[in-house]
Amino acid sequence: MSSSKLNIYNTLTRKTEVFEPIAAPFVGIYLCGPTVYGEPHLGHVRGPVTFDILNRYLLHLGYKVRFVRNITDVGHLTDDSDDGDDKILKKAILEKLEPMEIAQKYTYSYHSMLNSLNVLPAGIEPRASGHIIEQISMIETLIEKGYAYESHGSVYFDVSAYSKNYQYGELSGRITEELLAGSSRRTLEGQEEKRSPNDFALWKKADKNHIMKWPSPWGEGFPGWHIECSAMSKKYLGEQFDIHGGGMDLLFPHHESEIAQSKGCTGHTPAKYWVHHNMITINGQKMAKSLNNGILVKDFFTGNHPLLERAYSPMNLKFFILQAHYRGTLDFSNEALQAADKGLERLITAMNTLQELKPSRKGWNADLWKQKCYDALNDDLNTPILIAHLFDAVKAINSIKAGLEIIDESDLDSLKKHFPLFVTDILGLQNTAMPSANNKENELIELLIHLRAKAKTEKNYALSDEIRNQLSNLGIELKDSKEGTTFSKK
RNA sequence: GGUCGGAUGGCCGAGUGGCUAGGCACGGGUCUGCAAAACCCUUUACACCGGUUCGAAUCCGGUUCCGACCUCCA
Repeated sequence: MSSSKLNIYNTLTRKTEVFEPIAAPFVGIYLCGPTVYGEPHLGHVRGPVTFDILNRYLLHLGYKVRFVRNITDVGHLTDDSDDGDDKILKKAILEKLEPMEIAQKYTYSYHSMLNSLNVLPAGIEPRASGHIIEQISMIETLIEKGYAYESHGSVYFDVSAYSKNYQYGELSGRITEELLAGSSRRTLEGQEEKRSPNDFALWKKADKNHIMKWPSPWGEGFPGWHIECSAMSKKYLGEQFDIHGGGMDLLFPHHESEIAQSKGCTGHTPAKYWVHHNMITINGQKMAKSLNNGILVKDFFTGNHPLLERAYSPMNLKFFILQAHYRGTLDFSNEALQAADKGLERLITAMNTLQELKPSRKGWNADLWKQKCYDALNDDLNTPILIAHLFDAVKAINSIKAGLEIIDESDLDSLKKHFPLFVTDILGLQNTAMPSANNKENELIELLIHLRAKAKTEKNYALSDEIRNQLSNLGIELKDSKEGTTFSKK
């Protein structure tokens, strides 16, 4: 129960394990980042937010974290027909831009999104296009070791050769025979180049129309989808590092193939812990372009989308995500988002109220509460449980303020220290409601509050209500209490 | 067809054998000039069918439904 160590679910072992870094206090994390060919959508939010909590918590625990999140700017093939287009190239033709312009444009969009969500920047953010040499070098090693072969200017990973020494499918639980059986259901072009349908491309020959291509020992071409992550994680985190993260949709074939490439190349599994977050659904349905329910992240902030009843702030969206455990699917709906918004406001208001609290006698136990919060985090980053405990503290804070609960000085000090720690430092929620100090606007509001109080004592309720309503129209809400009137800005 | 993950009260979501989270919404109350905020009370759920057990949302077997992935698709 009160396990003092972080436990994390490892997809590789299918068990929750105690997190033990390979070389403490250093921790290496590699997170699969986006392919930058479009505006970030709702599905892009969960990964960065989830792993930001992990990053922040490990930093809080005192680890020296190297956080690597790649940007994929080498397009991958658009569809099975393999007509030579790739995602970035295709988008480039549509927008009449250079492929690199597309990648740059949407990298900015991605960063802007992360910034608004208060996600800590990655320590290293390598681009696939900047690591062609490393990828080629890794492919050469794989060929030397007999785990890859060239065919018509392309290079493929030889799954059956690999399977003689290792187990392809250890991560996703698939076995090669079943993969073969499944593949017979589909007919793909370009398969004749491969020795087996299970084999996947490490390097793909580019035809003459292909813009994004690089010279290689096998001619002009571009790297396969999986090799970039193997090459870049190895370069920046070493042959073995602590945590490799990504969405569950990447489990197969991407991460499976990454393991195979790295193992074939270096002889060992690249990451000790494989951590996967689950997907987001919209009104119970998956997000897909064909269903026309892919909401862009910027649409949430403007409310400009048919599925959105109103705008939702970045912190609203983030809090909504954190109220679910990262390994479960999360269903989006307007109702759920609005519920999260109300809850978040209560949480932030209580955090501000906390600063005004005065101690009295021994009462509410802050240390017991604090331990429960840590236990929740240690239990596979159980943010919904942590948030439930935070609301217990909210209740305590409000009760203390109302004189219905008491707290002594040391418990109050602990609460004042740890409540903001969990809310802002670890969950990374920003205190947007906190009125900034030394601000003329705040002084003016205080002046109006004073005038309203005067009107109230004179029983001039028409005037006092007008002040309240006019301020409300400006997005400033007044809250009366026995101690006086406070305000919050929307 | 295969692999993996789900099905919890009006909504969202925790919870792996008894103590039956949390948020939001609803209803009642306290406070208030009124309202808001705050506080108190309230609403007892676990897809279905069997089984194990003194006792199951939680374990076992079966069924139904849903989602992701199944080779260049992030």
